[in-house]
Amino acid sequence: MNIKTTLERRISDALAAAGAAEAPAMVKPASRPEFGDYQADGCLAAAKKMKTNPRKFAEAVVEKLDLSDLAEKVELAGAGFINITLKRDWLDSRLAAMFADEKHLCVPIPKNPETVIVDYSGPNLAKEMHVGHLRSTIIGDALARTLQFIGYNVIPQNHVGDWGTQFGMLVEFILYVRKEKGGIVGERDTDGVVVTVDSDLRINDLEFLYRMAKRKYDTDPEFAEKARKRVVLLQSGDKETLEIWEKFRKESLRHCKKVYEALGVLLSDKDVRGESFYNDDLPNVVADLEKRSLLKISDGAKGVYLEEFKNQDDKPFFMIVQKSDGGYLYATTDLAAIRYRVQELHADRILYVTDSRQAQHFAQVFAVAKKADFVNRARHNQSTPWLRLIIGKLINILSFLLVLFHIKRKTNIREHKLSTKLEHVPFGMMLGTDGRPFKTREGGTVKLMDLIDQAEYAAGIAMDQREDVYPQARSYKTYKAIGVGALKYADLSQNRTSDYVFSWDKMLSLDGNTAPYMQYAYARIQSIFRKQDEMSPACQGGDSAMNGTIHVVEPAERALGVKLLQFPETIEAVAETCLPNILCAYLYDLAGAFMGFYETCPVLKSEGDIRAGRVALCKLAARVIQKGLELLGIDVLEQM
RNA sequence: GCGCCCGUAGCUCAGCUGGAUAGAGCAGCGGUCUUCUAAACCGCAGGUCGCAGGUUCGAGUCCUGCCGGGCGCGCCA
Repeated sequence: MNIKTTLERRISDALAAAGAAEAPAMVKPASRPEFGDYQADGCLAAAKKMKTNPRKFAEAVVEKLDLSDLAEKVELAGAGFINITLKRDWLDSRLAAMFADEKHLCVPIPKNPETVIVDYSGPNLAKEMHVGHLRSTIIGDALARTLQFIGYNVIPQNHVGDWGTQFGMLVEFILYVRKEKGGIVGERDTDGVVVTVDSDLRINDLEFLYRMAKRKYDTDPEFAEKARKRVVLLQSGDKETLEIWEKFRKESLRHCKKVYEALGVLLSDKDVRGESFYNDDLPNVVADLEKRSLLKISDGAKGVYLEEFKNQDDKPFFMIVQKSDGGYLYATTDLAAIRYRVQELHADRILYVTDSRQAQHFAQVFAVAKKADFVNRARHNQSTPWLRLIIGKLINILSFLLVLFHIKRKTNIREHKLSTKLEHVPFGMMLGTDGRPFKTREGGTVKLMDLIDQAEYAAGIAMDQREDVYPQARSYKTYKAIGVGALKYADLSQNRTSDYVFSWDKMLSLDGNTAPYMQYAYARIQSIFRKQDEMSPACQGGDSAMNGTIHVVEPAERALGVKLLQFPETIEAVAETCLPNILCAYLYDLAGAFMGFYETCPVLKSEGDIRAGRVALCKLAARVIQKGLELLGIDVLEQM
């Protein structure tokens, strides 16, 4: 149980009792300290709806509201705000409960844990992973971790690009390099390293291989022709072609795995379900669309008309699922993936963590999936097919009406309750400090591996500049935790929907609202425990320091306590909105509250119950910081 | 042409279904280490929330128009 929902429930009841049923309580942390701990703004909106005097109405609500068990003060203020100051003993008891729940920290487990697919990372296996994959990979990972922690059944899906024309070209190029160049791709200009493809198809520079293949494709018409034929061979299942393709795919995945390990991302081989996985099902997708009379033909291409989207000529948009030459497109693969996730993985909710440029594409794919009934799983034994058909038609009509009435944004993308929810989780581009897409100084693509290396290197320099650093803290593990943590946090702490300006300086400074700041706060707390261990057992206060009896007396203690209790509602907000920056903002606030406490409330120098309570408060703060960072995919450090 | 997103302090950004005096961090200035890690803490300064209307008790937030920027729009992904 968290503070917010507890108050919401009580106040909603009071609102209903005062005559405003279904009115949201609008509970949030108080905007200013003099307003107490929490405020409820719901009376104002409810009174407006009822066309009554807000102040008078709020009075009636307060009349019906009994918070005596948990609030010390319930005040009516301003135009009709309800300000709530929580009772000290109640805070103490909630903190004790949180202390006792070491694993889950009082974050409520959902009653009906949904199965949530998180589709993220999805690199193109033809090339090496670059900065373009960073945001999807770390935002998706943070969301997967958070949802899993809450108790949802999370199934990550790495929808890698492992099929298509590029692979025909690469196979052809690999054959050429092996047969005519003795396995040597060429020599890199930058450092003179010779890039090779050995007999096991090990490649020491995927990106370089791709570039060379592309160059040959663009400049050698004979090769280009062979490459195109190779695509046909690949698609028709030619043995030699498939063998090389498979080996190359494996080699590329090996590279991805290295990046994921360096980044500390959960994705593994079992989560990989690339485009090729859906190959055999693509004709079925088209056949199914035809069966449902959705499939139309235009200029030889097969597709679905969408009334709710217009093309340049103001005609209904035509989403092609099969080209005039018989080939399939990524929209087809996406539809096949939806079917697989709904039918085989039993998804209740599917999150697509991709950049915002694909928003329209997903809106269209989702629209077709809905029309084709791909999002409805046959799980309701009692509902007969004709009933489902009627419901499906109703949904179609409803969503069409919604669009007609210009109810935009989420409403027309969100699905009917009975079906799998499809959500695009978009994020902005990664820009350089010049405001243009982030590139190397030479204007090339920044490889993800290089970026990670540089982050670790920068962390090492920052550490080595400090004189008061603990000797044990100087290690590669520390540099990695700080560097990678800083890299991830810098991204995650920003609202994902906006473009993200990446700056080396910002990273190098490792200052302000950053991962190192959080890691430092954690390390300082650990230091208290180490000091405590060095004290004689008598001085340590025995078991009483360990039982979680906390008394928030001082203002700084109280502020820290309230902040700690807000962890569950923060986690729930992240899960609901898919915005990890909410968690970052919370952690930064929490660290601020802890620093205030740390400055004004001596822990080890106090005595008896006071010390015991403060030690417990420190323990709890450390656990919340550790857990919060863990959910973001960031490691903590015992010393810095 | 149509559609989506964005415009908040010098810079990078928060701002939760409309709520009380718009918040941080950098950078700048000034203070704190004989006391649990100074990668810290405290203070100061910094704003016509792109512009103009509208909706109402109340708008950074909702609506309309304009200006400026980004992205997308049937056989690439």
